[in-house]
Amino acid sequence: MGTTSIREVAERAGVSVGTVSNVLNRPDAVAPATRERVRRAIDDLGFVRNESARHLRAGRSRTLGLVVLDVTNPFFTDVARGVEDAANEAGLAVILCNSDERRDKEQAYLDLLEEQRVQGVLITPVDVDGDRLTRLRRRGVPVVLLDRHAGEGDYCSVAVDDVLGGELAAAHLRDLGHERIAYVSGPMSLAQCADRYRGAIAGGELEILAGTALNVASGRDAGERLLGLRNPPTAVFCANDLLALGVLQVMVARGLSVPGDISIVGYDDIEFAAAAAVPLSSVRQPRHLLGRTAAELLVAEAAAAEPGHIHRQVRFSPELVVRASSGPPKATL
Amino acid sequence: MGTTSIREVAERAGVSVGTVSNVLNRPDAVAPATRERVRRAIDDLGFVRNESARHLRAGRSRTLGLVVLDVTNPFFTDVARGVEDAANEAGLAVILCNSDERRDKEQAYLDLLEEQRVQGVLITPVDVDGDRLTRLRRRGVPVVLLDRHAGEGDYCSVAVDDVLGGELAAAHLRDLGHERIAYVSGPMSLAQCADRYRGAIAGGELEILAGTALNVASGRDAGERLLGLRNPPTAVFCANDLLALGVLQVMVARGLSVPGDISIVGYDDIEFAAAAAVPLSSVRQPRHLLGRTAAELLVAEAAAAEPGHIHRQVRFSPELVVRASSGPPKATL
DNA sequence: AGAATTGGTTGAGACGTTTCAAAAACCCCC
DNA sequence: GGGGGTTTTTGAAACGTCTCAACCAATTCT
Repeated sequence: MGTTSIREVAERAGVSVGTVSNVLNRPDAVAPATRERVRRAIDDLGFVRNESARHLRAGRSRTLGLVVLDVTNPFFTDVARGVEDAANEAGLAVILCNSDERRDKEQAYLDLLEEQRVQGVLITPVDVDGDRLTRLRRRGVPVVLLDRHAGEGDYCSVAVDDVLGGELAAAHLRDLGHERIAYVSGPMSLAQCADRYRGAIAGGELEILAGTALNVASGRDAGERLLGLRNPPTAVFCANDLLALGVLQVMVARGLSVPGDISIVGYDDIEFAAAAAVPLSSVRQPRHLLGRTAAELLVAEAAAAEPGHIHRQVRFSPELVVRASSGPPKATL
Repeated sequence: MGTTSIREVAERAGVSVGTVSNVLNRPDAVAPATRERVRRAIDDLGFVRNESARHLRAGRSRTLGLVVLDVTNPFFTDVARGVEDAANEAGLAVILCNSDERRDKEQAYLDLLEEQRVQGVLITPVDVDGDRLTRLRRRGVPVVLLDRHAGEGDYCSVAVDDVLGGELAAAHLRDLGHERIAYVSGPMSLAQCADRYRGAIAGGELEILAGTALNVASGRDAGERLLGLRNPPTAVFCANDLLALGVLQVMVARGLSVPGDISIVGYDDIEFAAAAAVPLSSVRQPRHLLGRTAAELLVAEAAAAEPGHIHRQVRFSPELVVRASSGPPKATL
């Protein structure tokens, strides 16, 4: 049923398959009359090209893979939109995959993408160990790191300076007079978490509360743990806004004042940060641009002549956005 | 480079291509020794199956399409996760597409999916006119409506009772004593918006403020317009939480009290609703389940023998969640 | 009028996999 | 050492598309 092939079209139009293919791919190489006849046959039969066959013949697909830590995180959906925009402009479709911060899922999706012979992969890797990626690349699949800096220049990458971001956040809190500051983190194996920490600790001490994931639930959990401390900090810097929102929820639920009792600074400046119970101070990243740039780099790398492609590392700067959730500590007793 | 084929594996292992294929697909039909030899060759060469070729041969792909209005909306990402879970269990990959509430983008993605010969399409359609979908289905592509009820029984569908949801929300506000209630909507061409309105107006009058899209910006816009009214309502029911958050932002920015000056009820109960400046009353939908069920239906339909598949319409019930954003109106003067 | 040019059209591979009937290799037993 | 049976392996065909050299028919040139 569903499958009408180019041959049936050719038969009906009374031409050869080559001609039908020409109508499809270089219409003006074929005489107007024939062209019309073929077009009509296509419509009548409801013919739709088989992309797999095209791909098989052409040797390259019109697809690109995007692997993120969690689509449920607004940061990544904004990034994904950027990727989508750039990919569409290049005539590519995007396969969006969720690693869920898990190595095995990441690997499974990479395998899948490779079987699909995607033109390349955009990925926010789960961990620093790039073994999986190296292998992929050795087999000729272009890989661009997303939201992660490629140190040794052997990948293209688009990132935001997370160390600087951490610095900005911590400096802001210290400037306000905070001395006991906690860092609420996701898994430290994530480069983002580690880098933001490195930046934050540069200016002074910092207590770490590492969670299991970069989401709201994990933030709530951290919030509870904060309250359990004998001598809780007067401010927390969270590795992303979801964690911050979780912490905030707990504080509000317990009747604590933010920033009166405790200041909170998030990271990413997702749209919901500004609309939170207490509008969240946060470190803003150019999310859409991040995705768009990464996709553009990938397209360029995929198009490049095999030899001598020079990997580019793009690094954007984050920006501190101060809102209501951060303020001076209560007068110290 | 990248492309090692089954034939090179065969050569290296000193067997025929048929045998390699057997090792891949029914390992125990091949003698242990040979199997090992082939496996080694595969590893040595870094061979990866070409999914397009498999698909071409098999006639059916291992992929399913999901078309949503906006990935940036947390409602849809949660739904998408449900779809992903179910699809993975069935060994299928998901291609996620954004129609952006635009007919042309929707059509473009449907074309793309059809060229990819996806096993089927899950879609929240942009408008009621099902012409695009009918055509798709006539060509043998299973289509399941998502978050949208298929009235005439000619599609499978998984939806939540939006009329009931609208009723719940409006009844709640009326019970609180509100008499002037506004409905902040997205485009009325979206069935969701229209149905929720129908439900809400069932119990009494309602003023409509239709916006251009179901997002926060559109909500802010509606908020501004609300404030411009000569005789503003004492409560608003929003077609989704993003709109509600937008309205809320404007109210808070203008120093109005919620629910004191104006009550707000949203729809979807996304995770951020509870964390909003004023925790949002909302109508909850089983998002994850919605996605999962839809994918399961699609898989079933795709597997079904061509003839006599009976389309199922699943309808879940929404649930009102009352939080702080809705309360009695100020004492009427 | 014949040669050369141009504009259209054709048909035979080839892409990488799977399938399946047929061939080959092996084993056991008389 | 030859038959019967089983287990392995083989090789060719097919999936739908695109490419490219070859071909055909008009036209234009000499």
